[in-house]
Formats: sequence, structure tokens, C-alpha cells
Amino acid sequence: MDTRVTDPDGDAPAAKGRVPAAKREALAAKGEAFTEDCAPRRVLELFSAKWTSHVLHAMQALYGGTCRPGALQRALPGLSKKMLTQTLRELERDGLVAREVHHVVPPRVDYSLTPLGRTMIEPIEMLYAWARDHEAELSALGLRAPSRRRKA
Amino acid sequence: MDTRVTDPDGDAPAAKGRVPAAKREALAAKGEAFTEDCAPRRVLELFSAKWTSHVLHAMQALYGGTCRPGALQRALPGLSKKMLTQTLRELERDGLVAREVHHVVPPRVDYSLTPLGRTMIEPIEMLYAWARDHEAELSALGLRAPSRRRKA
DNA sequence: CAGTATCCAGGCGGATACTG
DNA sequence: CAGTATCCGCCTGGATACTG
Repeated sequence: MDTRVTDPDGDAPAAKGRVPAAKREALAAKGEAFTEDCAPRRVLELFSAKWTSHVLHAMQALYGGTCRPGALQRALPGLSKKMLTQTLRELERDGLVAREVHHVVPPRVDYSLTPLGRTMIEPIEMLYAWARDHEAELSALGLRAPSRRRKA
Repeated sequence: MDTRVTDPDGDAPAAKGRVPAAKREALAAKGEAFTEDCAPRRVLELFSAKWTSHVLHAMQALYGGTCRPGALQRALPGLSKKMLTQTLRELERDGLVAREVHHVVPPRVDYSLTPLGRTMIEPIEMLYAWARDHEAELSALGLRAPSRRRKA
């Protein structure tokens, strides 16, 4: 059955960088616009997932690109050791941060942003900048309530 | 890029790239760097949470800022009706999208990006751009596995 | 200090059914 | 078509304890 909606389309205000009508129709119809395995989906997953952004941001903004796990945890209240490790592992897997172990008596480990990781800082900073710039507008609306609320 | 930290009080780090050593130490020590209720945390929460980015992106890129829920769902394979509604509700609450109901026989609703919502498109596009630009570098590493895997 | 392993509650989110 | 409500599996993520 043709589930295609009436699609008035009369509204479609020609935007700048959007997909041409014909093209997007094809995309939407075929459902190929944002398949599970497209780059954006995967990256947004990485991004959206957990503490990735915060960890990367803290590493760069607070410590200039290199720091020890303890420092990160102290800088990010609420981030448990478990999540910190997990996040760092993921970032390491993806080549965004590098892990350097110093075999000394009190174990010491340094994590640093890789070149690739550094490139990701820009988008992240955009988000932080946006957050700061529109904080008032968001707060004015009552702000987050139903979403990911956690007990404590 | 000024990766200055959240700036709790009125500190004015003339630093170009980062917080002065002394200051950041204080921040980290006091744990005031990224408190639960700072703007970035809240926004990243909104961002990171679910399908927000994808919905906003699809609305803008595919439909120029306005579209019907059905269209979004078709454009985003994997997005259930439940999540779609929930996401739209949140975005509406935060004033990023506007909901317009047309009381006709087959119910028709249009969602559009608000001015505020439109401003959020930029950061989102940055992410998408980054994703595309570094897709190869990420894939080369084996890419996501342990994270949010889902059965199907 | 850095990291792992285990236990376990809570929520996230899918499937389904139903209303307007 | 748009939206809500319910049921429920599963994964996320905190707490705790233990190793090096």
C-alpha cells in the first residue's frame, strides 16, 4: 500500500543547504535517509551515548589535552569511576584519545587527545557555546523534567 | 577556539586556549567545573539523550523546517512512534519546535523549527559534517561494538 | 591511584492495542 | 493519520569490593 502522506508540500520554504525536493522524496520514500549504519547515526551514537563530550571537553578545556583519570573524575561531578573508564575505553577504541601508562609504584596513567580527537573538539565546543548562548532561553521554559531524571 | 570552561563566577581567563593552571586547579579541586546544573550539562543531556539531533536535522535538511510526524518517522528508520512523540514533546517543551494542529477529519499536525530551534541546527550540522569527514578514520578502527547494541 | 568484576535497580525504549 | 497507554525485556549505570 502506498502509505505516502498527502504531502501538501506547499509549505516547503526553500532553505539553504537542504536536500532538493525530488531527492528528499526519494530518500524518505526509500527510507535511506538515515539508515542505521550511516556515519551521522554512528557518530551521534558515540556522541549522544554518555560522557564522551564532557570528557573530551574537560581534557581540552581544563587540561590542555592531557590529564590523568583522577583529574577528569574530579572535574566532572557525577561521573563514576566505572563510567569514566568505560568512556575512556571507547574513546581509545575510536582513536580519539591515547592512553599512556607509566609503570611506577603508584600507578600513573595519562590520557591525551589524539589528532583525530582534537578535531572533534570543535563540534563539541560549538555545542557548549550554543548551550551558554541560549541558556536563558531554555531556562525560561521550565527546562528538563521528564527526560533523563536520576534519583540523586 | 576558546575552550574556556563554564565560567561559574565572574572569572575572566584572558587565556586563549584554556583556563589558567591555577584557576583550573581550583575548579577541579572544588568540583565546580561541570556541576549538574550548568548549561552545557543540561544541553548535552538534551542532545545526548535520544533522537533529538536526528529529528532536528531531518526537519531542516529534509523538509526545510516544517513537516508532519509521519514524514519524520519514515525518514528515520528505527525511530518508533513512541520515541518520535516523546522527542517532539521534549523539543516542544524546550521551545525548539512548534506544534500546529489542523482539526480536520484525518488529523493533521505540523511541526516546525522555532527561531531558537533553527539556531541549534548549526551545531548539529557541525556534528554531521564531522561524522562524514572522519567516517573513514573511525571505521578503520573497527568502530562501535560494546556500546549501545540492540538486538535487531 | 588505576582498573576490573559483580550485583542490581531504574529507565529506556520496543511492541501492541486503543482513542479521536 | 496523530497520539496515548500498558506491558515488559534489556541495557545503562551506580555501589561495592577487590587486584596491582
